[in-house]
Amino acid sequence: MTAAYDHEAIETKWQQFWLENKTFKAEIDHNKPKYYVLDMFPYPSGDGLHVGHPEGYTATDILARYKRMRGFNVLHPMGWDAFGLPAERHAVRTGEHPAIITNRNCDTFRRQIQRLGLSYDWDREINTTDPKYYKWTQWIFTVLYERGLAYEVEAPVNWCPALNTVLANEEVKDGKYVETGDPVEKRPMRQWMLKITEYAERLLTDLDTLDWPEGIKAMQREWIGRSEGADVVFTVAASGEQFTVFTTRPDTLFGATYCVLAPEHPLTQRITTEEQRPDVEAYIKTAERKSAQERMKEEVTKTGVFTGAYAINPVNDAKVPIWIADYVLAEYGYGAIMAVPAHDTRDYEFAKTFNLPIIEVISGGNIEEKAYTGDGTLVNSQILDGLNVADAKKKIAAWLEERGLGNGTINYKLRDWLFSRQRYWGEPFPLVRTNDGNVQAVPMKDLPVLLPELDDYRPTEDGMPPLARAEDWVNTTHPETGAPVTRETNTMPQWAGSCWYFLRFCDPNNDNEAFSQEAEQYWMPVDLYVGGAEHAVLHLLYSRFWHKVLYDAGYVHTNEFAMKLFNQGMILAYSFQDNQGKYHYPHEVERDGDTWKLKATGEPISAQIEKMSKSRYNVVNPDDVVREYGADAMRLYEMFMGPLERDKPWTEEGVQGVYRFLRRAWALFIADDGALHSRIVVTGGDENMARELHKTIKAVTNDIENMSFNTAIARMMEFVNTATKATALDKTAMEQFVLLLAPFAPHMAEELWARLGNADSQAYAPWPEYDDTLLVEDAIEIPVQVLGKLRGKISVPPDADKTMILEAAKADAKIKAHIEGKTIVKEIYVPGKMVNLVVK
RNA sequence: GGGCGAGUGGUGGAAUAGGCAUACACGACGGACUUAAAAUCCGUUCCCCGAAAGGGGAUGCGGGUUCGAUUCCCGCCUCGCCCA
Repeated sequence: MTAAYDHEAIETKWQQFWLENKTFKAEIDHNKPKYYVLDMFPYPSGDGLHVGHPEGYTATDILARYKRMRGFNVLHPMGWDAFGLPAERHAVRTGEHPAIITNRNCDTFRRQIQRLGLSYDWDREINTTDPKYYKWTQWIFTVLYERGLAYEVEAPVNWCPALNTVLANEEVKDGKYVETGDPVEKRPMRQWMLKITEYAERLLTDLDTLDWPEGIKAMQREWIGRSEGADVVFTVAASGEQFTVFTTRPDTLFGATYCVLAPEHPLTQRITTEEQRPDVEAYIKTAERKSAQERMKEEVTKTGVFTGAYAINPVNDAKVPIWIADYVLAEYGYGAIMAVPAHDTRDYEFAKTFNLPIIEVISGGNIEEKAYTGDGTLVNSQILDGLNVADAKKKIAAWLEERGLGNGTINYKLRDWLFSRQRYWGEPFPLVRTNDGNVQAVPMKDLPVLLPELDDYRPTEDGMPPLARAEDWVNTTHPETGAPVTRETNTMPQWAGSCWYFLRFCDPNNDNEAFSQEAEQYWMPVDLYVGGAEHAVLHLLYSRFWHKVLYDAGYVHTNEFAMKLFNQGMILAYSFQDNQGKYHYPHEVERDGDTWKLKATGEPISAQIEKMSKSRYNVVNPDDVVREYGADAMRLYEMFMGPLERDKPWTEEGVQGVYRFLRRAWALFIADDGALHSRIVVTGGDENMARELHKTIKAVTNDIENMSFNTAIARMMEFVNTATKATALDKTAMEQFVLLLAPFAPHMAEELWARLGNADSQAYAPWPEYDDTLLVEDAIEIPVQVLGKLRGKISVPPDADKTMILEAAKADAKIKAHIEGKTIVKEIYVPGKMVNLVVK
């Protein structure tokens, strides 16, 4: 090997070593404390790894390596969340089986990840599309099904007639398919739902037990959306039919001047009068095209249509008109509201728009101008008059309950989870339907229900899911009774596999059960879970839900699956645009003082920091970084950029900076001729280096514990800067430094460790300890302030007492000049930190 | 409109519990090496006044508490995310 730092040779050598020796294989060992550190596993897209992925992976890898050196038994696995839409779309286009595409993508991801030197236990690699894995996803579904938590319902889905397929919510914007612009409509279809609402209260309260970012917890609370209020039953005047509304403000019931049904409400069609029917029908059509978010927007002018029917307000028998309006959502509450324009902002706007009456029932505002939503005294409310809002709520709830007209309830914004997709590339439901329509779970011994082979992955002509094409598969016999049955043709959504993968990692090759009790008890829960904030609600809420179900069923021993969660920030990049707004690649531009210009023409270019995307020409490929600077530099830079949780821009100059640091570190140890440098000595190293080392050990250790990796690297840079100036370096001390560097730049650390004469990998070498007594300086420098302004510094022995230090401060020539002729009214000494003299 | 987070040099950022603001790095500038360039090494680099010694100012803005505030409190501005 040559003398220069040859990252390519060193890195491939050690990566091969780790794989061959299974250095990071984790096995249950009851004599060691366990540490389970988990990354959110990726969807292996065809584009390969993005520089954003390795940010979180590097952070967890540093912790995994550090904890191993600290004597922990570390579980640090990686796998693939590989069911999903892109592979299926590709399959539809090319006819290639999604499994082939998926496996190819997984191979790319695995190769790229392994090239970063991440210390995963590859014997635990899992793939959600592997029948050995999804067998157990199906098993967990059966657990849910048998506990009554899965049910069928007709629910509206996004249907795209032009493509003859359903679309995910994320694929629909403004009523159109985002890719082609084809219109999308809501179409009711039979769907499987999971009763996550049954766990709403626990999902909410147990958030308090988790060490998760407050923002994420707030988002989950918001999503669950618990609100206390009352159900109130209204009667339709003409027909006597009844409908229930949920309101958080039952106290304002006497101010209800109209009711509003969602366009999709089942009563809408029945109560609409003949003269209103054309308007109502037309309105329903336009409402279908809008998304829930659009319908809820406050700025958007309220729209609605009168049905011609009236309802009876149960508290005062007032006849109020029934309207339909799309700001009322069918999915929330009962899809019907009572409107109290005087005390609700949206109702107020609506009433103003359509000239509906506004009756004040709570004093304190000016309803001529706007709705009053604050507290006050009840008026115009008969039995409630004179009460405040809180008391009125209690009284009216009791009053309604007595008369069977309603009752106090708790409502959640959280809806049951629409769990089926009309797609091929997902887990088949382990369910069969008998001729008489009964649904039965496929027995455990017959799992997995394998995906059938198809020639065509599109839905059928009559809109059935792709699996309906596999007629031999759909029409089968019941494994126990032999009776003819049909299989469910929907598949599970992509979330299914990721809801429990952290459990499978505990025991990934178990063919008899999803995971053994022993493995679950030993490894779970996850001690640290790291991933992007984009999964704040869905993945994390769904996983918590499944985990609680498994807990209730006795399969897991903790109520929550991950005690600590950390969200890494996004990696952004500079993008370059000319005056026409056209983007240019970074290599096409160059810096010109404070501005940028196009290399070819000198045309001025504007630079901005944006999310990385192909269309902005600013994507950085980790392969290129690794080739040029190596995995250690890549890892180091991702961590050095700034605090892990923050968004931050990528710059190539930054990578060069840490690369220079690595080369300087290398040069401390290895001379030009490739031998160990002569300044590395067994005895007689520079004395000040011992203190420098122990300072560094202390700082780096603290920083790792606090996940402050950027400052840990800065401390090591300082060490190297100081060591570069030393004439002789103690070998043992330098070995300790190599161990500090190891979690961050493991390849270089292994190589230097070996060259320093160690036979074994440093992966399990004990983490360096610092000695406080060695941190004591010969003399300490104390800044001296006069009236809070820094005026000088004094050098004193570290054990000097307050009197000595104050005397020295006052004796200092520079200080003297500032206190002369004045009286000292106060002398402040903060031990070891500073002196402040207050003078008059 | 509500909730959360952020705002520090030309840039990314640092400042454990209220105690030396700007660590570390990038960039820029100057120098060494080189025929030259790259790479590398050394030095300078918050702003203003000053030849220097030194002085003054500065952590989004305005107040407050304190001997002392990037840090705590009050009011405001801007940006980001989430919710409405």
